[in-house]
Amino acid sequence: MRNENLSKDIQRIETATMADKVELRLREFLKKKAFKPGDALPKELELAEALNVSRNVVREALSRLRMLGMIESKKKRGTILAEPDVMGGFERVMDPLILDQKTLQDLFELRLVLEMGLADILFARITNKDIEGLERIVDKEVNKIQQPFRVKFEIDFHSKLYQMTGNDTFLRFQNILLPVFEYVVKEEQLLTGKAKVGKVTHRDLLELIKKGKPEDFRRGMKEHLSPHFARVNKRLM
Amino acid sequence: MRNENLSKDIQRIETATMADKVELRLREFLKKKAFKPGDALPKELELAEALNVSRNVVREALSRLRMLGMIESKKKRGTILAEPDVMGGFERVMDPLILDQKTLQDLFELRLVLEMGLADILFARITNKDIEGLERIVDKEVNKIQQPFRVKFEIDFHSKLYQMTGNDTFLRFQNILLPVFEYVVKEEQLLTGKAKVGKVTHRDLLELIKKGKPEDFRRGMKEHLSPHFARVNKRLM
DNA sequence: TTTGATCAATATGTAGGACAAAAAAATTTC
DNA sequence: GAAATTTTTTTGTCCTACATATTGATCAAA
Repeated sequence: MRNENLSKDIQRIETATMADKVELRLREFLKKKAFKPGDALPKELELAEALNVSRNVVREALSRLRMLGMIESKKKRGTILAEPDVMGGFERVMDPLILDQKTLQDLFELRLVLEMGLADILFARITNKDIEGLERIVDKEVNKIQQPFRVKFEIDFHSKLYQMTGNDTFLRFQNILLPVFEYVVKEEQLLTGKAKVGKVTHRDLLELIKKGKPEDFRRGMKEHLSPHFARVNKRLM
Repeated sequence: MRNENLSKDIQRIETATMADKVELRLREFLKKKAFKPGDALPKELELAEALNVSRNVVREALSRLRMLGMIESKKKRGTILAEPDVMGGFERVMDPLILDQKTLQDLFELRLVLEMGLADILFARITNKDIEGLERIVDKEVNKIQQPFRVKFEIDFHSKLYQMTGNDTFLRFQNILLPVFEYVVKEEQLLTGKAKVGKVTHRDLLELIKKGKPEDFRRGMKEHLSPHFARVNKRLM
């Protein structure tokens, strides 16, 4: 593992294009100079001159940072450091990737871990308004149990849980993972013929939130997700 | 929130540069055509012609995808679709970002959630060899309790836990989060004068892994992390 | 003096041409 | 037939030119 990483690094340095190097330099530059959001970067031509590369190369590097939301450019004003937004970058990385089976599985598990781990923060932050919100979702759910709706309610309920942690990054992260979850579950359905659901329903979970402790909720969630956990254990073989 | 997003989107479409559009097109193209890793993309000039833009613009877009590790280019061979590697992309996004305080806090919490949630997968996959590995780490730890070593062992122990899940993506994800954790803990130390540690030690956790159940381990972990959870609750105010 | 319009300056965005460099493919040479 | 050489191809880099939007200044009018 270590060796593999090393060789990758060496290769990277060897084959690094000017744009790669400039990108690195710019990142260092931004860190070093302790730029604040809104601060203006040097102009492209200045950078090109200072780095001794063509403006073209500088633009490629800037284009990358711009895509990640690290900087913003305007016609005359120049280029400025943007508000940092990790998840914005992550969304862009994740979205269209044709993920391989292994990674899909890994991400699926990651989401299971999140669901199991969120209990403590959830209970620390929960408000009455949140509970009302959950009530509404669960109420709607009992009326429509047809397949196309089921998935929607599933998402609504669990998304609400993340939202209730009051942690935006967390919420956005789960939103990114959502497609993965949907895909794997859909695939699971195709394989086994039917959607598997644990014995503990969303309503049960809600009751646990209202009356129980984090540990109880977690136990419920584990049962709720048990079909998926079964899948996890299977992979052991 | 919704309105803010909307206005952001509208603005984005309006101000979208050619490179932005081409990037999008390429991503769609890669998805649509169901390219497999190793498949060759059209040449830059062909793309430029097909998209009716200059080669410059195409290169900016390709440069972005290349940075994320979605594609690889070689001198004569052309450009090929790379093995997808989400975390590789994420690392690049995350690494040098000057994160704001709020995001740091959010990510810190995300890691707490992971630690609390990993018990089930951990117990499902654990091997005797893993336990031996943990033993070694804990043994070394008891001898050297000086400050500079403490952090190292802290990292070693917890990293080992992630590694034991057998989920590479998970492990790499925690590695990315590591700097955040270190930073926040260090800051915490400066503030309170001394590193706070929960009553449950790494050795205790190891015993729980050997003899206990996931629930017990989780309870232990919560106690082990209790100083950090205290911080989480504080933020409620 | 204030307001509004016009114009010049400027930095990014886009286009297109040229050549270097590497690597594969084709050709020649022994 | 194998080795050495040349050709071809595609990305990487540089350069110049111009479009475009925006800022700031200048000027005109009320």
